[in-house]
Amino acid sequence: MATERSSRQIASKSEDFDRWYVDVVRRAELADYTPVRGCMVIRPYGYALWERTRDALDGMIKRTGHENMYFPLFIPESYLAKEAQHVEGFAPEVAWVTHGGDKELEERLAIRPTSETIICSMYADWIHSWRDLPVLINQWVNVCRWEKRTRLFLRTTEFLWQEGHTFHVTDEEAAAEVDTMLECYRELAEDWLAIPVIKGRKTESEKFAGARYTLSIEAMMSDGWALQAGTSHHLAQNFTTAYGIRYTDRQNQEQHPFQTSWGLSTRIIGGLIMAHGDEVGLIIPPRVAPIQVVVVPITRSNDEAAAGLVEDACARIEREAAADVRLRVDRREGMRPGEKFAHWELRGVPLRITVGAKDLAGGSVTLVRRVDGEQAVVPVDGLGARLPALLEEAQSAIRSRAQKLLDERSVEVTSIGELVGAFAEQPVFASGPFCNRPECEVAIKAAVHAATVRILRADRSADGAPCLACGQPADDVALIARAY
RNA sequence: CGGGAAGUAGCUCAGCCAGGUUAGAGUGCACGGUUCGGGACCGUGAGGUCGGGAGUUCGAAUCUCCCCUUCCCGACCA
Repeated sequence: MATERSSRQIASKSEDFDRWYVDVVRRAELADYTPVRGCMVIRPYGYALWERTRDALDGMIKRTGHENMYFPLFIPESYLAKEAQHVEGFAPEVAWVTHGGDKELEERLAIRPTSETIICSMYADWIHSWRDLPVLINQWVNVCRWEKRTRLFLRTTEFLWQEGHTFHVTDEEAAAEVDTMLECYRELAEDWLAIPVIKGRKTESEKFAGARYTLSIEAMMSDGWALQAGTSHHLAQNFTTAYGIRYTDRQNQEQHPFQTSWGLSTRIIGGLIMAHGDEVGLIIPPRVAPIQVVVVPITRSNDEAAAGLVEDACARIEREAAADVRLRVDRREGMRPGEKFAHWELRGVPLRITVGAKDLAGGSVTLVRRVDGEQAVVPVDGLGARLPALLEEAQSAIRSRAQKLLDERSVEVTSIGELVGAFAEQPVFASGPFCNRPECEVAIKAAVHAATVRILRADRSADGAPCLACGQPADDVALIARAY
């Protein structure tokens, strides 16, 4: 953890959300810019946050039967090109290596934008029998996409993610896998990051290049915009056919396996910041917080006896804190308490314990919760043991607050007119019957500036109600929002 | 990738239009002191290839051109 004092100012969240976001990322020392366009350094505090998130998801990936492995960064151009829709979709944003040292390569190498192509190429040699299936693998890697417009964490040229890749005997088993992993993403977002999400299916125009369909989770940021926070794709046999993955089934018939892929990236850290942060800075849910509890001693240099008591109390809290609580005593000298409070508030530490002579006289310390500023004077006795429960309460409070925002800014619409009205004052999540035809998707986008059909909600059905755009009977309920 | 804005100390900026000694402020940083329950104060000090390159000029932070990076608005974002 850096000891550098934070500068006072971050932009006002209510007045300039975009600038607030960048300020928080940089002042809280999560990440910073580099000399290369769109590439960022993830600093120790930001990386610790990512590690917590990654470890939680990695646990789910393994729990659901997957193994981690590693494929190379470079993909030969000819490998990338075999699945037509896929290469067409990704070509504009692929970075190429053309030279090795000063020698021009005979075939240029793509820096992976995603790894379906190289994985399929390799597994074509490894899958021969129905006994070889299913294949359930994952990798935690960096990928590169040459985006036109970048933004710290949300859309960077290089980013970190996990990409899962599976091969199955049956279409249904692959479909179940797609659902299973989307559910892991929901669990990560809601139970760990305290971000409520809506599950659904991407429209044809938005799905992964080469997929039969794409499922995603959509989260609401605190400005009302949507963030796609994780995607799970059913690839059917599109890639396995193109890449010649064949196996012999129980009836001695040659078959192509059914395939899925699914990914979640460092983008989710941007989502965490924008979902929970406030005017003062970050608010990090305890389960993923690098530091869950900060203890700030308040001492007077001219009163050694009092300082001794304060230090004793701090040491006791540190010692008695449950083993799995990530606690730090901020013993930095020469900093006034207010400065330390601001430092840790900016960094979103969920709980602060203020230890001062005044409270200690009564055997107490002051406990402050970051999410809502709720304060309590509590006994030092037994405090260490209570921390896990207090942290769980803080986790719930953050989740409830985010859920409340989502509820308040979600609206039902039945027509284009209502849709336009719903967006008139502020960005919202609008839901309405949708026939899922491209013309209607275009009409919706045209009606509300910058809003798009994000997903067809998995939790709702239109049951034949008239499409909000064309009036034809619709099966799906679309979620319409502005998106990052 | 198109339109616009910006880049000067760690950070936020002034200086540029009307080119001219050792380039400034606030804040942050280091040290000393007074302080210490919400970003306190006093003193001393360190810190800058003025984003990079080329050009014009006796002389460029300042004028011209090219490039890089960031921000905003679009297009794009499978």
